[in-house]
Amino acid sequence: MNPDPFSRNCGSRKVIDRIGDRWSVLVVLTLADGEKRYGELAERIDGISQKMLTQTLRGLERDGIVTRTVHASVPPRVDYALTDLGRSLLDLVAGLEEWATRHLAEVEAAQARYDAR
Amino acid sequence: MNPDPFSRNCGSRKVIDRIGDRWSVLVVLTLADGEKRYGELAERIDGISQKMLTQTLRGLERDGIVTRTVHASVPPRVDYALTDLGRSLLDLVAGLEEWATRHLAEVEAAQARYDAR
DNA sequence: CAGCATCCTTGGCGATACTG
DNA sequence: CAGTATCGCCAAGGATGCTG
Repeated sequence: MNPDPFSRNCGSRKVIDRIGDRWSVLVVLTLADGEKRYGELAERIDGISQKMLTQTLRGLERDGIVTRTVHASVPPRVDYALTDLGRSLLDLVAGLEEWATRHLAEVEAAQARYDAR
Repeated sequence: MNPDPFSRNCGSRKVIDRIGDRWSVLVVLTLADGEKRYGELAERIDGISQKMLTQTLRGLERDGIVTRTVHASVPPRVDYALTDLGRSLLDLVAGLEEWATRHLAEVEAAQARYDAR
């Protein structure tokens, strides 16, 4: 059990932090069906600010999860896509999404029960 | 419309937010091998503050992911354990942990490459 | 032991304006 | 179009002290 996410300064906790980032999860999910332009991502991910989208994409790129491809055209065009590593992560993240939708009603029922007392 | 995490006010995004919470993930992982006392959780999860531990546990309890059992003893004893719902979530979260440890080196290599540019 | 209440800081994030 | 740069807020979260 060497890389231990329970240890404060372990790298694997940083990885978990990135996985756990709400915007990262949504970006990876959005890239599930192939590469997307910056604007497409901004459009599909409701409520994300320009700043957070850029910041999230930079982080994912840095971690080797997405690629950033700049096309030298006018107007400029930048495509983002999942790497192999990113696709391996997508499997898990898609599982989270499925869990969330599948158990949404159950969670909301539990919340109602909790709030009622 | 189907539960769509990309929509700003969809409940499933709230579920994803909870899943994505770093402390929630670590608490669920810590409860993987059976119930734990409050103090045990505080001890095993390095760096968590009392406030955040309590807050996280309340959230997870409210969502029906953990149970909270108060034993009427002196000194008081409170046990936390995963519900069935929590265990179904554990499967996914454990997958995240495994992914994180398995690909940690790869991620760090990507970061080094990125930073060296 | 297992918490709740308070204060206080910091940095995350949105909003806005500007550029190649 | 796809960003960078800057400002400002406020709420997340740490530290501390108190209680059943």
